[in-house]
Amino acid sequence: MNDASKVNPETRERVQKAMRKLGYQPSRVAQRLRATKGRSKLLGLIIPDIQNQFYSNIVRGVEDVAYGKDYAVILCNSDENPNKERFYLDVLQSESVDGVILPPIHQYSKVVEGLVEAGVPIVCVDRKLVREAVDTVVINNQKGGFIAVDHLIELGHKRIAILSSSSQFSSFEERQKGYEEALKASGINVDPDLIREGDPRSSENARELTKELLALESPPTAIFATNNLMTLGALEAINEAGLKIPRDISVVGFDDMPWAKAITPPLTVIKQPGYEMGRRSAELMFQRVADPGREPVQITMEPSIIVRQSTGKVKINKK
Amino acid sequence: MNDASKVNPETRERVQKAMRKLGYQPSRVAQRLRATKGRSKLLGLIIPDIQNQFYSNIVRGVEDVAYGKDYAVILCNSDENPNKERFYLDVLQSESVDGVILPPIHQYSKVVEGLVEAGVPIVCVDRKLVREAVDTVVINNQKGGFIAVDHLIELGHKRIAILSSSSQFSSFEERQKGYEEALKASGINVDPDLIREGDPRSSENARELTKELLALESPPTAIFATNNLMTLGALEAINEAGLKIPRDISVVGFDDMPWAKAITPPLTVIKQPGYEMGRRSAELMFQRVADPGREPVQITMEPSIIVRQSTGKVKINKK
DNA sequence: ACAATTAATGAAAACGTTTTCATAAAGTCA
DNA sequence: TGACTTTATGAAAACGTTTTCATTAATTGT
Repeated sequence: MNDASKVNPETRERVQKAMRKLGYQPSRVAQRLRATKGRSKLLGLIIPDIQNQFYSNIVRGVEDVAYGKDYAVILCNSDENPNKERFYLDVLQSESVDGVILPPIHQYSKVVEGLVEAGVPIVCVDRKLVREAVDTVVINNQKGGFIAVDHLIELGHKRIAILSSSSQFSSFEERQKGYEEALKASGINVDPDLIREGDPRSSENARELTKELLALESPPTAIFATNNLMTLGALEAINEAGLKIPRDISVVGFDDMPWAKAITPPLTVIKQPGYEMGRRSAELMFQRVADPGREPVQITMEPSIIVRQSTGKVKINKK
Repeated sequence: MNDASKVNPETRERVQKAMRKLGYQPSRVAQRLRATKGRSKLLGLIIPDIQNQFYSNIVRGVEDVAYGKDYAVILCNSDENPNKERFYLDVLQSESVDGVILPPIHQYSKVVEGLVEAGVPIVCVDRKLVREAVDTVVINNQKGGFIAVDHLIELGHKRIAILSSSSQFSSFEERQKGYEEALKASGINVDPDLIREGDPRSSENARELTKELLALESPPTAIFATNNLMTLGALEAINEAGLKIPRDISVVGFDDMPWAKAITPPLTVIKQPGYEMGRRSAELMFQRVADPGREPVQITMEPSIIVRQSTGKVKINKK
């Protein structure tokens, strides 16, 4: 049934026939129980929240590669909650998955580090683990932040705000670093008043932060939102304030969501290849399963800017 | 370890201690292999595409309920492809999941019907199965279509177009039925020219259909898009045509996506409770697993209209 | 105090595979 | 032909649990 090479062709045919006749389907559970490590046909995938489209892109990428290899995927939502992360890691181990793909909640995660050291195949996607060498797929977040802000600077903006994350996720930290780098490179002071850190999981928080920004004595002429939900919150607040984009304020979003080009005005964004990141993660995972000894690699993908119509030259009287 | 009731308390304590000491974690695989039906701690979930936010809402609802019961979820994307659907159903059976939740691709699906009859716990969500009595969670799609169109009629619109699905998914058929019902109830002729059926999986197709609509000799004054992706396509086409919403044309979308209230103008939509549908589906599933004999039920949830600013009174000179 | 019931315990079977091992059959070589 | 290798085959062990069964210990009733 399994190793076709070392068996008599006619015997094989006889077996195949019997299988069809009986409608026999091997139990993947029993196979997994008996199988040696690396043949469980099951992958674990832990993400913060499937309702965040960025992560559903990653999930789809993983799933498509898994499908091609006859693997199934167990999906887990961590809600950025380390306890849930740990719980699911336990469950997945208990399920004997061949490996786990996840954006680790913390850059220094004892739990995840422990698994890596224990030889459990782990692939980090979207976020890095600092202390442990592990297969990783990320984008160049700092560059993403840089090109977003640089684009605004070229349009003449000087008061550029950023909506970033209050939690220490590597991706947001780096995007913010890129923001500061771009400002400094153009000799613009980094004004702490324009740096707002909030919860990247909901647009609601970003909406409030944007309101605060707009209420400043000297409000920003442009806003850089560092993920899709924060972008939504910013847009909402700007709408409510009755401001027109890009006439009154420019906006750069992070991640090119399906709605970005459909809205008025179409949104300028930093594009990150979520689906492709998922695919690459899964591919790294299968490579590791096939060869547990190989050196961990880090794949860094390049973000790019898509200039649409939400960014315009800064108003002259504002200078 | 398992049945705490019938064991000597101090023996139990002794066992617990040993478990902690050894860091023992039971293998869910072995448990599943041995367990009787209904205790596998694993659920299957097949959806057309996780990148469609409506489905990620459902997934999240399912996952949250499953998490509460210590269940894990295997996620599968069918791409509306019956072969993939069948493939995954086989895989899930082979994985001994306790049951499968899915929107069946076809209303008459031999495969799914077969499983229902074979006693495999199945819950249909979003779409129905016609020939077989099975636990189902849907919304009142016809009513959804009706209130969308009725709202437009009340604003004076007479030429109302609909973007619907060319494939026979029960949900789209019913929404379209609601559209026609509303028109007829107000004595408005159903103009076949205003009914455009396309692929609900991508916005691209809807964009083209909308372009066609706008190019009509007597173009519609309002468009009802029957799912979130088609809404996006419609918005895009309207943008490209340089038309202003709601001044030149009104739009009602289906499903209240996170971006709906952030865009300009905020979008009037028919809201469907995707997350809640997922939750209810999972609850039905657990009920069925606990009591395989109980009569199948159908839960019909109510859609509602959220009137924002993408719908306005029809232009006077247009009358 | 003895039989009868109940509770606790430990061993063995079962779940459905893959892997290993032993044996039998067939083929090769001097 | 006899010894040796290769190929085929069937039986048994193993994976890690839960369930069943038999045995022993403790409790109850007369």
